[in-house]
Amino acid sequence: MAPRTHAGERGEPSPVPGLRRGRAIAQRLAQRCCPPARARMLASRLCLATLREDPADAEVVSHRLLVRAGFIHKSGSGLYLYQPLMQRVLDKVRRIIAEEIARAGGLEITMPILQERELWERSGRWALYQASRTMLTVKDRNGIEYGLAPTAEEVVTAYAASVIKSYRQLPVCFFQQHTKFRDEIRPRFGLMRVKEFIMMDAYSFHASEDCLERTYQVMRVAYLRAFARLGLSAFAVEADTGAIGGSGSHEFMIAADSGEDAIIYCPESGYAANVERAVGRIAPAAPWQAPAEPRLILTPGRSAIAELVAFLRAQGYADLGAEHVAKCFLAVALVERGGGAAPLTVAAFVRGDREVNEVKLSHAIARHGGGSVLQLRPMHPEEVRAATGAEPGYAGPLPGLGVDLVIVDQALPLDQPLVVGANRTDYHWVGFVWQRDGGRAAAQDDIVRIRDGDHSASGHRLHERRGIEVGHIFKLGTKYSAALGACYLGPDQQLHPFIMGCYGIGSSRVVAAAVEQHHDADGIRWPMSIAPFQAVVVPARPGDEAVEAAARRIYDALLAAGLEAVLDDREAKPGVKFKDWDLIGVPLRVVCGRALAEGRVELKERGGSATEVPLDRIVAEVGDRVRAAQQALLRAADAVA
RNA sequence: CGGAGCGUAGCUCAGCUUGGCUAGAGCGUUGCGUUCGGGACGCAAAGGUCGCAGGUUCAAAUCCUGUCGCUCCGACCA
Repeated sequence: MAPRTHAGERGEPSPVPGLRRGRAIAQRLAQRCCPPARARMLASRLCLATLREDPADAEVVSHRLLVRAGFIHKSGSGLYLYQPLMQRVLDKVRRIIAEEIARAGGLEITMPILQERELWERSGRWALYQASRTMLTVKDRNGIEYGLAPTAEEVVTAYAASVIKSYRQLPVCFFQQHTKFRDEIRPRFGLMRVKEFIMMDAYSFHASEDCLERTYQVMRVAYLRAFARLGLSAFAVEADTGAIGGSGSHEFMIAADSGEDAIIYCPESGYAANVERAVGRIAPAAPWQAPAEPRLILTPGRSAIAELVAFLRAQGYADLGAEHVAKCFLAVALVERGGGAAPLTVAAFVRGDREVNEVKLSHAIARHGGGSVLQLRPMHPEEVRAATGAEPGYAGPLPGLGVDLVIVDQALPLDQPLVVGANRTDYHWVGFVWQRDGGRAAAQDDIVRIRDGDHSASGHRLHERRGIEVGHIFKLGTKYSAALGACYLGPDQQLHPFIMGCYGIGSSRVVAAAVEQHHDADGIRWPMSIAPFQAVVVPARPGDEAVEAAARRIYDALLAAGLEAVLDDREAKPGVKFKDWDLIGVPLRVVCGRALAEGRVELKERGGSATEVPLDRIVAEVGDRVRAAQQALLRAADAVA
């Protein structure tokens, strides 16, 4: 390749006879367009796209700031283009995650995004993902149908089966960081919930449960180390396994009020779980003055619990509370039945002051013979009428209740008097004792949503807060290997299905979570490890050649020292530049301005105070601060148990 | 998919109710000048098929129908 002329190198353009005329133009173009050998990070050439006003569709902080500071650009609903600044941050996030997973023994690979339907049918997940409609699909010209990778258990399991023949090769762990797709019901919150995103997904293969358990713990630590290095304060909580399946699972959460997940935790015992899975003890209801025999009471229009309780209190049941009412949640479950999906009607009863946890209910349905639940939805009003013979709001446990399965929460006493619906519009039974008065046969189970103020098994108070899920680890067991016939030869000369684990981190979501956790009124405050630049050099006196030359020298010296710096060479007032870099969130700022005459420049940490530093010390000082910040993050990682 | 709302300049929005002339503002962008350490000012300028299609009408950004897209409220997930 012919040597090119780069801006600032003062090279002679190649002499082309007869083209003198265009030489000046060519030279100017070359200076404008040709990238120098080493990337010069000049603000004027970075296509910065800061916005003074908030975008109209941004609800959460990370969305607002990432758009305003010019990191992401909306390309469609749930689709974002990563701008140059975002690319730099994402690259760093990916590198840190990859380093920690590799440190934990992972081998990096890249799998295809298109996955054949046939493969997914073999694991049985095609029907599941179609039923819940979480997978995007495409067809090729031959009509072959593909899913766009939401995750890659099938692909990696088939791969492992083809390369791993012996227990001697185990354990092994493969991982990748690649684009994932999800047909989101409703994309929102900027990078938080999108149709296309970057995820690190890892898959481990084992010959024993013990070995899986060890790797699971190693991965748990790798996750916490990675989050520590990313400058995020993350914690693990027990989680439901959802559509992935398996026997055990933890989610990694970033505490944030804007988070979509509710977490139940106990500071005393260390218990923490996603509310979908959280278990706890509910204080029993105080006794009340119930009639000795159940009474059918006319309760016109009192279909809501609060109205019903107020009405009955006025009728003389003065000590009645919502906790004495049996609330009925009527639902239609789509359950797996003989390879297909079949509807199953369910009535779930909880105490009137509580709510049904639909995830726990789904598991209860499976436990009580309903089959594996693909989907669960509340009944439509006409379905309620068909099942109860009454308007919605009057469903009760009498034999007339026309559903396939009845499940009662364990906190709802079957031997105590309750207020229940009469399966008749405008009527309730008061003082109904389920067991004594002929309530419909029902299974008792734990289906209630735990909330702030409940107690743990050890008797400590439970708290609730919100969080952003940035990672998830699962013990899969043999779910996929057995379905796909992925086996190794054991020391016993027999074939065994792999015992598997799988592990995911939403790399692009991590970026959003970092902004949620690190921002102020002026903009983003990136942790040093993932900031798009470590330092920005700002000449603060436009037109002052001495200032501009000094800024340029400092910038060059920072680069030469191996630091990631950017020079704000734009023709703008200092105030504009300061605002921009505060918004973008670069951790260190070197301002070259009025103190230059005395041989000093200003060094300011984002969100901190400014100090004046002699010119000959500035590079060392910036380097020290960068290293100190990086080392603090590494120490935090090493402190992970 | 159900419910609510919005599509007008690169961004944030007015104008629509009650149809009417060259469709506006602020920010941003370009040029010139004055400024220059926390989003300066003056002058000039560029930039719009009013989401798209059809209809009503002498006349549509405005009214009607359809359609596409987006946002918000509810059920999935990293």
